[in-house]
Amino acid sequence: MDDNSTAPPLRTRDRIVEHADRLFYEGGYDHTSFATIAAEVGISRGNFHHHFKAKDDILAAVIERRRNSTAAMLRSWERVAATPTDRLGCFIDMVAENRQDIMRFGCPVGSLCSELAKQEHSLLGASGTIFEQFRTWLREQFEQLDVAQEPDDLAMHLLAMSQGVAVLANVYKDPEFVAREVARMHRWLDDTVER
Amino acid sequence: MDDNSTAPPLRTRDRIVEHADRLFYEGGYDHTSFATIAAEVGISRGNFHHHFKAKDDILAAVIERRRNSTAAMLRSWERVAATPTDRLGCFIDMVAENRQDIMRFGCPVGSLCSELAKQEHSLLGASGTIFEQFRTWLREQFEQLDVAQEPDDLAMHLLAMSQGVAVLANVYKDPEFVAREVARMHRWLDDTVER
DNA sequence: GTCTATATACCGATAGAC
DNA sequence: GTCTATCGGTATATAGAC
Repeated sequence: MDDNSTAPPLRTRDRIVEHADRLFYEGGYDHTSFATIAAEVGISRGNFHHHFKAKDDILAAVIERRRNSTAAMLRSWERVAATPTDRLGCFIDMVAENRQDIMRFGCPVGSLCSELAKQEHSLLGASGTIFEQFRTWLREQFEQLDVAQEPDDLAMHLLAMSQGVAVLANVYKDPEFVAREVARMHRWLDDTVER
Repeated sequence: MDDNSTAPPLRTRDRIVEHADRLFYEGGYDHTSFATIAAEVGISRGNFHHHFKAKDDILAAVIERRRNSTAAMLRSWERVAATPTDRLGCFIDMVAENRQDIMRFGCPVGSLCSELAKQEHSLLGASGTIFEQFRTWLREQFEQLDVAQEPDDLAMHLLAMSQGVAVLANVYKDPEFVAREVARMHRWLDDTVER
């Protein structure tokens, strides 16, 4: 199954989504035009509408792609980290590992949701499900730790801290600030799970 | 001084800035057009360029206006709160008081900076000075408290927490989440300043 | 200072040849 | 599936009458 390595060049539709994902992150959804995406992919603007009827359809595909990559990342953390505490640490370390992109473009999830919220975009709810993936996964880790506070509150708080760091990192572009806040989140986690 | 109450109708330029301030907050800078602002103010698009040469000039004026209102707010906190701890509490309470707007449009400062950062806008630095106003003021309060940690780190952390709450409040639109995080920030402040 | 009219450019989206 | 050509709409910005 799926062993036909003769499907190599990656279908045009997938290449569009791949490039749109990056361009939406780097420049924002509204600010990224068909012309920009088409130029990056190397196709004409006209060919575009053969794969996607409207721009919103591309955004929906990008969100779906990000949901898949998020799910894969969460699964990888479950593989490399044995305990729930270590898995929560993986989430915190993600901020440190992606600090270069975060300082340049912010958080991919948070910045997209913020833009869609301002424009009252119909896909705000869909983009919010990516936050929901993290929230649910974080809550599950806290639930396994039998902590004193509500697991969902702790999940939301950890999510909020990561978003706050992302916004200020994007503004100040200070890697030392990110390092300090990441260390602070690790200390918070230790204080929260120890009992 | 300044007793000439004969300058009542507020000059057109000021009315433009006033409406642009609100519209940029509610809908974002790039997404807000001249036509929208002109309609709100009640003038024609043509009249617009008599007061502002380019759109960036309006943004610069809006940022200046927000800097003034921020400075006024910080001064008011210094009046109503006697101790540095109470003043820091005023900052935290601001999140609770503005929760309705925050849930609808996010943080005025954070959301503007995030948008400008994505577009590599030349006025990102100018908008960042509003964050700097809060940062400096918060740091000064912590300095007066002789806390164990670096006052600037504490200022940035408090700023980051408020931004994180704003982003998630904007996505989930959950007033109870805001209330919980505000209470959590107050507890954090108490734990940080007590010694 | 305010208006109408318009220039110029880009946007998303469509039509149709190949 | 990919292309060229183009439509209709809107954006910022300008010119000039009043």
